[in-house]
Amino acid sequence: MAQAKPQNVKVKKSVTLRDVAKKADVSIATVSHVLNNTREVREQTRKRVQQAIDELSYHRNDIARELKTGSSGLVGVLIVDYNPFYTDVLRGIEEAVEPLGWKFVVASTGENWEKQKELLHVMISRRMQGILIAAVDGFDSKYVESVVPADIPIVLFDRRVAGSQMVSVTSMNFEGARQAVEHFYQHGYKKIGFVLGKDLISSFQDRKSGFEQEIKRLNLISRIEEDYPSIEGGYEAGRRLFSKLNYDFIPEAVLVGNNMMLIGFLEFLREHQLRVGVDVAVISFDYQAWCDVITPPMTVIRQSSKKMGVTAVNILKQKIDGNSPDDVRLQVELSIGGSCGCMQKINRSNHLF
Amino acid sequence: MAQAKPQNVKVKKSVTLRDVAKKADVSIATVSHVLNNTREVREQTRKRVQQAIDELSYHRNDIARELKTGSSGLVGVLIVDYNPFYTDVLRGIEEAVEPLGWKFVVASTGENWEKQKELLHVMISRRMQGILIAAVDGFDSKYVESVVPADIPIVLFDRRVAGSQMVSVTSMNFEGARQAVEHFYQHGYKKIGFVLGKDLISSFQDRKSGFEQEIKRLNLISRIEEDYPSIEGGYEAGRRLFSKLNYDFIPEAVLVGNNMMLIGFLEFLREHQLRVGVDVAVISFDYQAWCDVITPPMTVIRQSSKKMGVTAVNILKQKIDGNSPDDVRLQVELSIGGSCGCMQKINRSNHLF
DNA sequence: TTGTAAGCGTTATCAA
DNA sequence: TTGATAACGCTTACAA
Repeated sequence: MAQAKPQNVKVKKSVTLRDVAKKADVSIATVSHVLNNTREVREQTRKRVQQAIDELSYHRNDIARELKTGSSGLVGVLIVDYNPFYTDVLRGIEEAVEPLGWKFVVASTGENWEKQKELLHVMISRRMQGILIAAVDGFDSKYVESVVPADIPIVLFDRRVAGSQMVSVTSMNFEGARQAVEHFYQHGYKKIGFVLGKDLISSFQDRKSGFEQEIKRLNLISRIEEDYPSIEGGYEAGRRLFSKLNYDFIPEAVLVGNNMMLIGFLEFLREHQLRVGVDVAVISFDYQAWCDVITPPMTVIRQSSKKMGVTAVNILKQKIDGNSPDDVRLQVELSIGGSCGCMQKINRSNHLF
Repeated sequence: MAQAKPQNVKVKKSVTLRDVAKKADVSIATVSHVLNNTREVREQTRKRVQQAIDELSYHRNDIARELKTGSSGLVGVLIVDYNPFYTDVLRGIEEAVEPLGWKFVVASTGENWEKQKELLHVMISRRMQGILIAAVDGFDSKYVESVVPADIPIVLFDRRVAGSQMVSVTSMNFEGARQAVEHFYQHGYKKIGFVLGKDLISSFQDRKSGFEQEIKRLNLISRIEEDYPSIEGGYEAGRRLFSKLNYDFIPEAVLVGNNMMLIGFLEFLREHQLRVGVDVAVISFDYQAWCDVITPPMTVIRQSSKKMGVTAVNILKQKIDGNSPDDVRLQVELSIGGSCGCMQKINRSNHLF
């Protein structure tokens, strides 16, 4: 009895080297060499091959190629989420990767070590040239080091991992927080609040240390409220900071731990009719373009986010070239707007919105 | 004469199935089956294999696997840049892809067809399950259709391509612009400006048509200034719109074409002491969180950006399952703040910043 | 100047 | 319950 034809035949098998070779009446080796320009081919033959390629609209299967050659020309990037800070870093990576002739792909992990592990495996098993990682809370460097093959270099960015040998590029977070407190002090504020992200990652920890140390040095009064590093978290931490239960402590100035929390915190202030730069001085980590168009403009601790991306790629390049680059700490800049209490007069006359 | 050992021996060859098989004293087939749970294996054997895997810290080479199986479980996404709108879409994609057990990777092309072509090839040659594309200005659908294998479905998002058969998910841009003009009209404004991106992409074109049609219907006076869809472009277009040379036309209300241009445009207004919602009514495309914390809050035409991502994935899924899904046009919402001139009183009393 | 053939590390089809 | 072995589509010695 004749068997029925299977229904799900793959109609269009993809065109391979062999198809091209047959059509051009040459060997697959020749086609490969034409494709890669990797040995002399008679002009006439080359033309025939090229024509066959065009006619069949052949495209090399890079998976096969990579399996053979072992490298992909692709850099993998793991970010925590698509917030504006990381997207700035990505722009830097893009810029740096281009002249090297590489490409890169991105995946986001959330603040979730399990997911970061999974995506790390995606990157490893796709044999990336290298992997750039913003390490999440819970990052297990021992595990990573044991799992990643020696020929796939890893570079951490934005967040160091304590006790690991992995090279990293981060911002001078400690110094940034310190400067902010010092600036508040110069304005004469004595009671300083800090709206901080609760994750156990180096950037927040460093900011916390810098804050605490400077508070102590200048003999100020402070209060830190930690919450999720999100809009909601910023709102909540603000609420707790200004809670009526804190009779003894209503902050005159507040430092905010990142850009997302800032939005939530500003929302809180607006709802409670607290005027930025007048009733409460505010400085926040992370510059974004919109910080300039609000009134008063935000005073922010600005990271070199794009440069962070560029640097991460450079470090990666060095590792690939067999060097052992050192950790990099990028400068931060206290960029003065009006939200910290500076330029009150200018703000008043400039009060357009 | 003995030859010198080559200097660049690859010290650490990666661990393969074969290594594991040897160590566990089984065949590679068995190891493969243990890994993939694809046939019964005696408990004892399974344990031995698992142990070998752990001891060697073996990780499957997915490149080889894909070469064999032909599919990758990866979705490729091509965005134009990492602006907040696309990152919202990405969050939607992430959400939708997760329950399907897929992963996705992103690359950004700029408004640059050549680069988009290159990255499209990266995606094709890595044999993605499917590819989601925000088509750039210059997108050649004929070319794409000829180049992409039949078994890799493509879904366009954010931007349709005229005259192509490719399925797309976009926002009701026409309707959004129309509503904005109508809203201005209800406020009594007669002279309406439009700060628009100059790229030839469907979203801008649709917004332009919607704007023009409603202007005509309501018999209003208008002026469109096109520029790069960036902060600088927004600033420049604003400058031209309010140029002293336009004696006959100084806009009472301005529609802004996207979020980036909005920032530039707001910068322009501030510099020239034009008060938003008082001297000039403003409505902008694209909601971002910061739009709520400025004064007055922005009135925006809000796209369902996250839903766009979810929908794109759903469409992709349908195509993979062999269906022929239709184009989707997502609802937009005119989200009222104070910048359009609404709630003047509330703004005044609420004038915290 | 071109062709042959051996892998790369998997999966899958047989056979044992 | 397990093992041999042939692909997958490419690159690259080595041969011709």
